[in-house]
Amino acid sequence: MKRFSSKTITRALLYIRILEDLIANKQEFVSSQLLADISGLMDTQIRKDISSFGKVGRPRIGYHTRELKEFLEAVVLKHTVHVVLFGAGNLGSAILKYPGFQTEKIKLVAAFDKNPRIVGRTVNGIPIYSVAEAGAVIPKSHAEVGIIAVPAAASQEIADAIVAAGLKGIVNFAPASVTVPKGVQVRDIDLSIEFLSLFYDIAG
Amino acid sequence: MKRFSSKTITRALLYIRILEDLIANKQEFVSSQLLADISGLMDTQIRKDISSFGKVGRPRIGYHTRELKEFLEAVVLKHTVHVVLFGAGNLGSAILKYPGFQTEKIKLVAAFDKNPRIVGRTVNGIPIYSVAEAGAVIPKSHAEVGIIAVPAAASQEIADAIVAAGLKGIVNFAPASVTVPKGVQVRDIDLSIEFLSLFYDIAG
DNA sequence: CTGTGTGAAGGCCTTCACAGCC
DNA sequence: GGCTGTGAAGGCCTTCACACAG
Repeated sequence: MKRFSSKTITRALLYIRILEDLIANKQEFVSSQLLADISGLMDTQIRKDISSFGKVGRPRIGYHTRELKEFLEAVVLKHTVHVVLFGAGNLGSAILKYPGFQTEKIKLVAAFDKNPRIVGRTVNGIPIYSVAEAGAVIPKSHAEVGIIAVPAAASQEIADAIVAAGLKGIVNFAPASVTVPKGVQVRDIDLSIEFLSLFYDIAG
Repeated sequence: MKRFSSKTITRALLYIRILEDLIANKQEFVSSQLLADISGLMDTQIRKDISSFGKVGRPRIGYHTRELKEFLEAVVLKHTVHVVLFGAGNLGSAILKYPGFQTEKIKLVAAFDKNPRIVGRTVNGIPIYSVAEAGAVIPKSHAEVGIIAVPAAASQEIADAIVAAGLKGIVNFAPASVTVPKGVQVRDIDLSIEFLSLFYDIAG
């Protein structure tokens, strides 16, 4: 199975979202030009992306919205990604309630926190366990990726727990690097840096 | 004044954060090689970035941590970016409490929400006003950028309020595009897409 | 010998130009 | 004509190779 660059995948996901809107508005066909107008990308870029997955468009007509959406989804998401969250504080709560984490593509299946006041509750249908239960809960959950959304001071400890539970992927929001054994992939997201570079672009 | 690519700036911000750690650990000098090990980038990349700003390193010794940090900050941040937030719900609360929004570089100066139960309160020292007050508060705040962190249904209305208040930059977290007049820059952040592409890389 | 600064090379990704098809 | 699909060109960014400095 061919693999595509992260940039291409990100755009494909954007196309899917736009197609969902179009389908909701009963649009049956769409041209690369219209997708370009909506997304702000170039029409050639869009055609190139889509045709790199395989051809589904029809000259003179364009792309069938529903067909294209399903086609893109099939390419991008061979199976649902199951995710668990560590830390149900401010950032964690935002993640728990974010609708994008309960789709066919992503399922946030469990959260873990140390605060006994929230352990045992469910938020948005997602149970919050104590961190100590992670080792028992995660193997049953089919999770593949863990999100770290705890304070920096606790991040390494949580990373260790994630590794111990057998997960091979970590998305780390704590503003501190964590060290993990080989074979475990970490993606650090420093929101400060993400936002600063955003503001640099916009406020210049 | 020369302008640098967004990628370069993002890396510069990362260097600054690493340098802060090094300075806190009483490291006086650092080599591009060490920065490379910490950041996961290539040493040549780092030297190229730094020298593109102007040279400050010393052969055989490396870079003086404090000097380099101040140098990079001077390049990247000529003035503090003042930001206002619309929506103090889950995502908004996370933003309000995120320490990265109260630095010398970014100041989150005010928040706006419609919920009368939280209007009038302060979170993390930041006052929450009613959305109706935006037009009066923003001009006094020296804000340059507005963040939209409200539900999709309300996003356009808020975008209009931001534009009416005279801001020229918007960072939009709502999962819906907003339309604005020419001259106003919008950066859409669809967390679903950001996360999905993240998970694609990691769990792929 | 160690480490910076930089022109040149290489690679990836976007854009262009146009062939093919309805 | 209208729109997709794609080889070729172009541009940007990263990596290499090496000159230079202490």
